[in-house]
Amino acid sequence: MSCGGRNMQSKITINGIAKIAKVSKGTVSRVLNNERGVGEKTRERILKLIKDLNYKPSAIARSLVSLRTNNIGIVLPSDFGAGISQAFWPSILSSITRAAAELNMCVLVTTFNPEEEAVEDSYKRILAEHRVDGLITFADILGKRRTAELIAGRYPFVSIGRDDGMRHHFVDVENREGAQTMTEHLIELGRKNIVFVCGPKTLPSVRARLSGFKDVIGKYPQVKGKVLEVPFSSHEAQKAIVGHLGENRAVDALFIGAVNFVMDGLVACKHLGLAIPGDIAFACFDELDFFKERNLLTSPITSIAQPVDELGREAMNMLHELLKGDVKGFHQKLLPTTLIVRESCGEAKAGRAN
Amino acid sequence: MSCGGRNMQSKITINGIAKIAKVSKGTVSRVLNNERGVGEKTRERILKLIKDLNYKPSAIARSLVSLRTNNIGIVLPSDFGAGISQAFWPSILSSITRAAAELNMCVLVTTFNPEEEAVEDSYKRILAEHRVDGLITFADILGKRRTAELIAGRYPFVSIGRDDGMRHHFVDVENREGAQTMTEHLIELGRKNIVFVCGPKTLPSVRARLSGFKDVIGKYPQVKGKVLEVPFSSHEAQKAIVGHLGENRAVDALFIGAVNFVMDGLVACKHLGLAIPGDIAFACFDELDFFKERNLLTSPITSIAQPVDELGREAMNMLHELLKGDVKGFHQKLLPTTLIVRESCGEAKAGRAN
DNA sequence: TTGAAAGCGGTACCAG
DNA sequence: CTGGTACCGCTTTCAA
Repeated sequence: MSCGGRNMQSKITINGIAKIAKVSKGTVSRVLNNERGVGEKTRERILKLIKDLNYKPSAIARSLVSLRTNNIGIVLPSDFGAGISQAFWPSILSSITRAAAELNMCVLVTTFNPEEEAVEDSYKRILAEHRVDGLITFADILGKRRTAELIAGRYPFVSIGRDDGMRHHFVDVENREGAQTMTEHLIELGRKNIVFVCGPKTLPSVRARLSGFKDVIGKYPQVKGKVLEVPFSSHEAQKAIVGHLGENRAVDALFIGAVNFVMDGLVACKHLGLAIPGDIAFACFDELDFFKERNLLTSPITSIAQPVDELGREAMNMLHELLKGDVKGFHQKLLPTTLIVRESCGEAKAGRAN
Repeated sequence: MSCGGRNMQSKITINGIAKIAKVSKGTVSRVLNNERGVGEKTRERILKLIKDLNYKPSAIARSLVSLRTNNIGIVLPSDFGAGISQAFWPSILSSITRAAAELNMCVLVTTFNPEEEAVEDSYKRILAEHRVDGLITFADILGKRRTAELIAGRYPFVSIGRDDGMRHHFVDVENREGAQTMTEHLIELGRKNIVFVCGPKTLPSVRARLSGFKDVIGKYPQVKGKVLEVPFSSHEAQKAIVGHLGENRAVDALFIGAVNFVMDGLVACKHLGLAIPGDIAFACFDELDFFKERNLLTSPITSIAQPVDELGREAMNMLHELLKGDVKGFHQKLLPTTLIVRESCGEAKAGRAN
């Protein structure tokens, strides 16, 4: 038995329908697109035929004439399937996909490796080949140069996160404000010696959060703030934290600047025998599922939550607006973060903790 | 300044090239597709033009004539961005995307909610509209009825995981053998009272693993095996485990049948004050990043690892074969699992632990 | 080796 | 209200 060969998906086309209905394909097209100017009986006859034969117009053919595919591309880092930050990618992809579906659009996944200079990144290819109408990118991943290329090429895209000084459409979270909020929170709780762990300052989001931290520290002379800038790669953070905390027993708060470092932070504390929140307050920018539960790790962890779902939805909707073409200037949207107070910073105050 | 409007991606087409090169578009088409029968000089002239103008043929137009899009769809559960099993989805998606890229294909993400009966699932739509040439699905998610529909419609698809008794192309892991291996392992280590925690038997993978467990238990009269079948939803597993282990202090091994339950298992043990592996051996079907490290959770966890990368790659390649059309009968591929011995089952024996 | 023309499955416009 | 036709960008004969 042969099962291969031609793909059997409805070979029937608009011509087929037209022929059977004994009308021109123009008429069929009209009922397909719900246009007026078709006799009631004809319309119904055609509609029935369409339903009976389970006919669906070819998106390809439609695209050819409309010059729009109704597909958008999302540009992910090639290693999005690994590591703890992986929690972010499926979430954002999921929200984008959902938003896209509501707009009758489809999402095409592209990956690229920020580390290496490819001959041609695949996201450029799908753009050039007209496989997609536009792109959703990530400022932290894409980098300034590539973003500039997209701008120069006048490709429609919206970035999640932003590169300062670049003019493009974006939706971003209030990283700076979020970091400020958390720092203030720690200080209000009486912490006086805070360590902030963050990734490389090359990333826009890192810079924003870092500056938020520094802003607040600068306002309180009696509070000491220390920044630990470490690469995202394997456990540098852990070593750095153990190193610093080991030598500075006065540190009473650890502010993890990105979810990537939570485990390192937690392990470091355990390593040093530091009780949370007894000996040290533990806070994290970004929210993770297990933060909320009293599990075997620690007490529930206080965090700054990003509105990931909204981020994806807004990006998708913004891109859709762009594509419709009636956009003047730049769309830039900032989404607020939420401080979720739990137990890891001590003295559980009132606050939304779920 | 208006930035909206027409998408500027190279408006230049094959006609433009032809015109400038003063040849017919047929000729341009020939050089594009690397066909013979074009004068050396003409070819080079055209090639240069293509490069200079950075021309890329429209995938849309090509698809229209070839009736192939070179896109494939992947059908994910709508909540793939949540929960701990989320670790699986980005990994598999990533590997599929990489494999697709090598074949010059693109991946279109579709989601659907197994719980609810949609008017029309979007994966059917993209198929009907010819947005994709074929699908990669997941047996555990799609379910028998929907799989049957795809078969009946003669749509090209390969399933990851399989429904017993259904004839279709698939690639699967040796769930049964994996569960057997782990169970044997526990018994060899001297464990005599093993609890197996698994999800609903409606899922093919659950059935396979369960039968593997039972097979082995059946072979050893002196070993007691107990199955705890629980829903994947929130912490039913935890309650069930605490309940059972609380009443049966003789249990000396916990075999978690799917990664979804690890946390529940771990928390349950902690709750009961059971030391791992002192009081109880802890094993898990599926591998998670943090299993390998001695972290704050437990000792490194012994597991059965699925070859996720291979799974995705094989599925993609198999689908590609199908699409080429030269496939007879059914392609079905089984991938072996790997027992990774670590410390959570006691008596660290020799074995690959990394 | 090359050009001309038909056609893939639709949309859009014009005449009737 | 409806049919006819040109055309979207490319591939594929068929002649020349």
